[in-house]
This record gives sequence, C-alpha cells and structure tokens, in this order.
Amino acid sequence: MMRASRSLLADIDQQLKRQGLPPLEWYDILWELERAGADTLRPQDLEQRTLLAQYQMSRVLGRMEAAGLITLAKMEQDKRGRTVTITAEGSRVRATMWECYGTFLRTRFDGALEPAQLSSLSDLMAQLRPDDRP
Amino acid sequence: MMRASRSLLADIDQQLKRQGLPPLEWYDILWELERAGADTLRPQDLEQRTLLAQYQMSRVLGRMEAAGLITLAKMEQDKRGRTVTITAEGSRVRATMWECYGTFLRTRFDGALEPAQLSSLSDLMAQLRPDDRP
DNA sequence: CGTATATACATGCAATTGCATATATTATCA
DNA sequence: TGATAATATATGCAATTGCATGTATATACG
Repeated sequence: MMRASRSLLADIDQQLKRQGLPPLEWYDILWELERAGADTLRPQDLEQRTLLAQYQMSRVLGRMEAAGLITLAKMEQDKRGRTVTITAEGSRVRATMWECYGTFLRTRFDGALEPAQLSSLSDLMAQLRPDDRP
Repeated sequence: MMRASRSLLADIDQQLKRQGLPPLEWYDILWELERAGADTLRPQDLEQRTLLAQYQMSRVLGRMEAAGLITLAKMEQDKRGRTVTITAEGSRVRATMWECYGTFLRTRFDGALEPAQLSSLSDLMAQLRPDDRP
C-alpha cells in the first residue's frame, strides 16, 4: 500500500508539474473550500480535512493567497482566526487541476482493477482512513 | 486512499521519532538490503525498490553511512558504481524499527479490517503497485 | 474581575528537498 | 580508435520543511 500510494502520488505530482499546475496539496485545499460551499472555513478546519500540519497550512495559504486562488480575511467573531475563501480564479485552477488529476486517476485505476474491485477498494479505504470531519 | 496512507505514514513517522528511531525511509532501505542477502545492491537498485529519487538516495545513503548502518564501497567491475552493505548495527536498528513499525501496522489494520478484508486489500495493492523489481 | 491556561495562527532558523548540473566511467558506433 | 552518447553517482543552490517558539486573542477559574 505504501509503494502503491507513493508511486501514485509521485506520478500525479509530476504530471501536474509538467502542465505548469500547482502541487496536489493545493488541489485538496481548493476542493475542500468548494465542497464547503457557503460555510467559510478557517485554516484549522482545512488542517483537519487535509491532514496538513498547522505550520504547513499557514504557509501554503500564504502562497495560495499570493497566487490569487484564495482570499484571507480576519474574523470578527474570533479575532485570532482567519477565514479562507476561494476566488473565481481558484475555482478555475481547481477545475483545470482536476482535468489532469482525475484523468490520471481514472486511467490508472481503471487500467489496473475491475469495477467490482474498485468498489471494494473504496470500501476498504473508507474503513482505514480517519474521519473527514473529526 | 490518499488520506488513509497519508495518515498512516504520518502516524508511523511520529511513532518512530518518539522512540528516537530513524525515519521510515531508512527502514525501507535496510529491509531491501537484508532481503537481498548476499546479492550486494547498488544505490540504483535501491532507488528502484524504494521509489526514491536518485539524489535522495545519494544523500540518505551518506547519512546512513555516517550513522554506521551501512557501508559504501567502490565497485571494481563498474568504477562508476558503489556497493551498499548493511552492517550488524544496521540489522539491529532495522529489527528495532520493525518492532515499532510492525506493531503499529498490525494494530491499525487489525483494528480496522477483518482478516478476509486484509487479504483482499493485499491483493488489490499488489495489482496497483509498480513491480518491485523493474 | 484578574491571573493562569488554552487556542489560533505566524515565523526565525536550521535541516532537508528538488532541480539542475557536474564528474567520472562505460557503451556505442562511424 | 576516437568522438559521441549514455550511465552512475554527487553536489551547489535556492526553495521548502519541521521544530520550536512568538504573538494575539479567548477561556477558565479562584
């Protein structure tokens, strides 16, 4: 499993890089933001969802803001916190990334596994992974 | 699958660090060396088996040599190459790491999956991962 | 209240990484 | 054979990471 996921990750990152797209972790963040919709998320929420460490999140959000994919604003309720909002450009980039990422996943998994196996893999992973919303 | 393996990896690394043991990638290298037995491996062989990049391997081998876990020697057949040999200390460290690593894996997987599921997971991963010996 | 503690996020610094390229050696082939 | 390409490994440098800690705000509690 370690070998399988490591090789998957490496290949996807390489694929994205080849197309001049941001690294995969940006995708995860953009995706969580879109998935959350109207519920604005805080860095903390994204940490839980993506499993990135606090300081990693702090820095990647800085870079993503600099790249214009998200907006960071101070919260009024909790002045320690910040809200993270995806921009239109962020949505566009996520979609482009998915074209690359999704296509890759589909090719790789469909090439290796039967439909029934895919669904049982999905079940197994659901049991193994930590909850998406702790 | 990404979430599952990322969380596994992070937890294992943390566990190893807590016990003052080297990071997981050292384990993989030590394990491949033991598994190869008498066949001495070259950095190149280890790259393929562990999926580490060439420059990563070059550096991690340097650190492992400095730590006394392996020995590096020039080859006579191919003077560009080097042979990597595990030391007694290297074996000892690998065994200690396995105590930590293996116990963790067993706990985590046995806690989440039934025996039949474990075996089907194993099959699925075998189909997904690249060959161990390309 | 006021002080201690916990939470949210940021950051300086040293270590590590990735990239590009260097060095040394071997293989190819006109 | 000599020039050219390919292979095996190492490394300088800039970017990124992890750790430890900093700053600011919020909560708890005597």
